[in-house]
Amino acid sequence: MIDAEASPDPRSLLPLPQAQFHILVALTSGDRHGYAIMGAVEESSGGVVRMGPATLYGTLKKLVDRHLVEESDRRPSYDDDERRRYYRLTGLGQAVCQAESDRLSTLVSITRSNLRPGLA
Amino acid sequence: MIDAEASPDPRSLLPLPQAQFHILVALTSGDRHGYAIMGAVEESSGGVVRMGPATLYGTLKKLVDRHLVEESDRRPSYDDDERRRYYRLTGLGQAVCQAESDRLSTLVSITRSNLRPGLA
DNA sequence: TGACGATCTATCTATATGTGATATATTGAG
DNA sequence: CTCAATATATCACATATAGATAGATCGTCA
Repeated sequence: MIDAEASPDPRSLLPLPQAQFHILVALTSGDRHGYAIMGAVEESSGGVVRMGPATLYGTLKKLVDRHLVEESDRRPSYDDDERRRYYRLTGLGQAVCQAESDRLSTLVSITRSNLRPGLA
Repeated sequence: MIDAEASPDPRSLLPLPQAQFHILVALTSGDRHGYAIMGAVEESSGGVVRMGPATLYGTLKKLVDRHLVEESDRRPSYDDDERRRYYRLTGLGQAVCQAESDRLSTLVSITRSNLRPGLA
């Protein structure tokens, strides 16, 4: 145990606000900078979810405060842009994202079995 | 076309606030009264989501305003309680619940394939 | 009967979360 | 060099959620 502060149980941080979950999901595919997260969220939702800068940067700050995300010093060797700030999931962030995903999966299953009785 | 007011595209009502989605899901298994919805939400989440009366009745009112849920005049023939007010999903409510479920299902899939690379 | 906890609906106030508009600066394409 | 796109950031407002509380009815049990 090097870290004095123990990680809380991921499930105790649930349910996750929507914007927080969207950002975590966007970061599961690799480190991204803020502006890229906006695009990823919109794309992965087929345009249904459109996160503006206020939600993005405000929520990102909360995620960093809660140690679910941290700023990365690693930068791509090419195609870089000085202004960009990259973020990555922490271990806790991955665990929470997974836990929230499992929780939602249950709701999806309930809906499926109830609204589509034919397709168990 | 009996109804003068056309149903909006379900996807235009997305993303749904969490509390609204939870209530819709709880109603997919049949008509329920408010207090029963509270219990159903807590149970289906394994105790993770605990919806108090303020969120429940406030959100229920919004759902009725938005025609996703309507009050039901049907009452059980036995084991009834005068105080209870029963609610049911409208057609639109079912469609919206299904659409939100599909949307979340996409996020669950993305998380699964990124955080569990072995299990496609 | 009448006392009492559980059930049931409801709202007040406070906090948390989400969003459009705006600001400021840099980059890249033409 | 100009202008749209990129990129980060915050303000002010709107919406969503939550704890506390209230009041009424129900079931049970002494």
